[in-house]
Amino acid sequence: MDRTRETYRRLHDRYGPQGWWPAESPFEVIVGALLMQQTTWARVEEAIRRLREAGLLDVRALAAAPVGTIRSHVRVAGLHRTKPARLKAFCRHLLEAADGDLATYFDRPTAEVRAGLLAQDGVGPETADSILLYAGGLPSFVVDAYTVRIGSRMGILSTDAYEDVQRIFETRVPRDVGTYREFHALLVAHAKASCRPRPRCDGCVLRDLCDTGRGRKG
DNA sequence: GGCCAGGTCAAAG
DNA sequence: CTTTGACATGGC
Repeated sequence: MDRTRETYRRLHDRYGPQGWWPAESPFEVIVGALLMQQTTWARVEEAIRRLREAGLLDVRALAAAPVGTIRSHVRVAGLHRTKPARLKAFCRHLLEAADGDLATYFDRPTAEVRAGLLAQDGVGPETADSILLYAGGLPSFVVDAYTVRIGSRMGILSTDAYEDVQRIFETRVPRDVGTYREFHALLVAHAKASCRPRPRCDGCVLRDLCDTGRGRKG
């Protein structure tokens, strides 16, 4: 049995299609990804709603807006000393790199786009991959704290290094954008539903796959 | 009141 | 190269 595929199958059976990323446009995915650090989706949603009301949910508008103005709208998402400036700087990057056209921006080899993303302030590997996968439609598996936690608990990871974990999942999951998108979303859904920091696997659909599920060696 | 959230970065060992 | 702390808001 392939543990990774079996995991995907069970999560999908249990939680159903997640339909990530919840956004109305690729640009909105990017804004959300940049704001979605150390906060909750509800706050990101609120911040995006405020930006939209202010007419700032647009690459040129954000690139031109004063950081203080952006800050007043996204404050609810936390880390307001860094996020607003990074958001603005990223929009300027999009204008500079592709005249603000996302189809053009993503129309290069994935590795090349990824390198460009990582060069931006506030864009680490997870944010870069989220943008590649959910905004660009490019196959780059997203690794987050939940991915590492669940993977470790299941004993399929021997490391927690980002690129290593990513490679492990990418070599076990079909290289398909739809599958990558669903898998990541399902891992988040599962973490929130029943895979807490403190191992408590009651009712967990992966229970028998987890080292903590039945004290199978551990 | 303390802990935490779909991270990232700079500083230090 | 690995570890640690700061960052900020708001809900439980």
